[in-house]
Amino acid sequence: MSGPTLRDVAKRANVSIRTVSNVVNGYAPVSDELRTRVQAVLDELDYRPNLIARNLKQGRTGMIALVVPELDVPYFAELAREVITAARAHGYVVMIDQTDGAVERERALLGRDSRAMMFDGLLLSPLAVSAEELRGRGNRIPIVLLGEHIFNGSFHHVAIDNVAAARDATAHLLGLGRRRVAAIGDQPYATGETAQLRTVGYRQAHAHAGLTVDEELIVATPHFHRKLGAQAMERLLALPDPPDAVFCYNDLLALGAIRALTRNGRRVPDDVAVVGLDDIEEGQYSTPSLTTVAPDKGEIARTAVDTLMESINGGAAIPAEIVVPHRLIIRESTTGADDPRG
Amino acid sequence: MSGPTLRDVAKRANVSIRTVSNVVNGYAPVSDELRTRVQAVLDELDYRPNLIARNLKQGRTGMIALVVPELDVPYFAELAREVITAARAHGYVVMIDQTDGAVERERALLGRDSRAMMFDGLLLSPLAVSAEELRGRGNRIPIVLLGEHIFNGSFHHVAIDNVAAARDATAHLLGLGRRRVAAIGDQPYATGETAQLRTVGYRQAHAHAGLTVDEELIVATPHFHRKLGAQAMERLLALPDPPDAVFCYNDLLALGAIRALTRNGRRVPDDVAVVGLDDIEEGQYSTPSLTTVAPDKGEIARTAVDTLMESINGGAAIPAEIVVPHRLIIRESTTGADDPRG
DNA sequence: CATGATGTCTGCATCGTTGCAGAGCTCGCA
DNA sequence: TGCGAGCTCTGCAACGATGCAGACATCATG
Repeated sequence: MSGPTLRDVAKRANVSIRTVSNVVNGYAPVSDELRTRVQAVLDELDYRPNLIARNLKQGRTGMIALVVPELDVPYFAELAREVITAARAHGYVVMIDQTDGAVERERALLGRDSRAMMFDGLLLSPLAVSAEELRGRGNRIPIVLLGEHIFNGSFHHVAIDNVAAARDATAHLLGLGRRRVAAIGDQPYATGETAQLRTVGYRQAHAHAGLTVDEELIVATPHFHRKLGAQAMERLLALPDPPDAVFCYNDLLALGAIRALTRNGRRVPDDVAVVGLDDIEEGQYSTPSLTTVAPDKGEIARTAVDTLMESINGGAAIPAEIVVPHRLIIRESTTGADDPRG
Repeated sequence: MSGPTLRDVAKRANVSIRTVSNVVNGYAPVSDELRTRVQAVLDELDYRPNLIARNLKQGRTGMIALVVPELDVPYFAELAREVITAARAHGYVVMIDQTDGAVERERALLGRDSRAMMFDGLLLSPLAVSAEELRGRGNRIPIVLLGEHIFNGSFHHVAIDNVAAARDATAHLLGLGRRRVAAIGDQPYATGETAQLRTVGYRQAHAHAGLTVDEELIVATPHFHRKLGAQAMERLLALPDPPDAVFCYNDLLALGAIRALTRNGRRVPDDVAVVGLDDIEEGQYSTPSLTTVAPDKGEIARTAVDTLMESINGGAAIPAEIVVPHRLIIRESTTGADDPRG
């Protein structure tokens, strides 16, 4: 079943196991003559080191785990891509699991008989699991959190400034002269911290502009998928005084909203301007292309992986709240098709 | 650094290591009294089994690797999601790596000092690596290939019937009365096997309808991204006699093509009808929504994982070519917005 | 020639777990 | 009372690799 071991090679080459190991790793000096002989046997038997055994001895696996709510949500797919690339630069590979937002799945990687042991570190994009749980579970491997900051001060954490991001998006719409700017994606309950921050930014932008928020224009959605964006938009269109712009808390909601607008014969941006958040690739190619707030995903991934590596290597003891830059990318869904390149 | 081991627990509870192990695993009978006592110490020390050691002993890791070209390509993200879910049903987790179509990355998982040892099996969606290489590398872990069949007979392989899929798509367009149906995505070179099969299907549909193919209407693209779909469409529109329909070899190409059409003032489907392939979620929400050929991704993932598990467990010795069903999903991009639900 | 430095190579212990064989002990039954 | 069966529990070896200390040979040097 399993391939040849150091012992097999050693026996065949009439040398000690240790010497074969030395040849394989180049650790200790081995005479050219012997090296050649051993190497020949290694090649002959097609020896490959058993990484599990090596890991056991060295206490490391060279793997980190990335846990996201849903891998087929473009934002997370794009983020996962960047994480895999960033990890590779450290010689690491990435195990990916998805929680579907289910607490028990998030817990699974932290729990007693978990596989957490198999990984040197964990990148977690939490939806449901609480801070106390994370702390209480006595995890032994370093953790870096992505995109939430509800665990303030207890864990390393990498995210954009959500308040500022939402403020920028809303201000852009107000700056275009829109006066009834709706918000889609609020989550006014315990685990909706990120959404709530965005609502804060939405309100701040109104305050800055000396405008009051029509509470009717804030629509909550339990999650951030296209369908809910479309539904929320339908509801807004049914209002006696519908909005002339909408800030969606992510791009999928925005694309769903645009779809609903189109279906109802409204023109984007002429009748209703739309801004999203995430800058998923899809938004560049949608019709109209999507104005959005772009978090620097590469930077998020690199920073998170670098921080995790530091933790793994014993450094970075003090949990750090790391803020990654974002920027507003203006496309057709707010300013129309002036730019022929789209 | 590392947590308590069986030995630590054993010492503290004044029992043998083996007994602690028995309590942890419930393997052998242990008296209630002792079990309680040991369990108390386990809890006290917050013992977690070291899975690496367990794996070394058992020769399994409970992990499989999934290697795809690009994780942020929606099709692969959706497939990865299904694979993770399917693997979970077998108690397995999934390491994901991306190759970016680079041969050396594909090789990396097969090569001498690879991490392949860390996994019980490998799901590979190959772009560049050749059959001989796969065979020659003497991989010790079972492999199941996804979406290609160039390794005919040598490996387990799961895919849709690409010829039939392309034929169905093209026939749909011809059935709508379109007479200049273009094809975007041919890859007339060594590693473009899948694309070539789709071209075969495209030609078959024409033959069935008693039509000849205008070779000018077949546009090759080195890969399957939105941008290339748009570029190819621009080129087709520049023809003296442009197409009135186009079959794109995947949905991203199709979405890019639609984008190009819209930008050039053509109406979809009135002026040009568009069909894609993959049925990514985005196509349901695009404007217009995208007619496409839908492979059963859940079935692909389940079949592939099940087959891999059989191989891992010693069964399924004969490499099997497994064909997974597909179906045509008709949406606005070919028949217009009759359906108000989109 | 003795000494120590250097260069090669080896064996033992170890990582933390589980498989296996067997040691005690208790108990029932003849 | 004696004996085997059954129940608990234990120690040893092993998975396949690496860390460490040291053995041995060679060589230069005083």
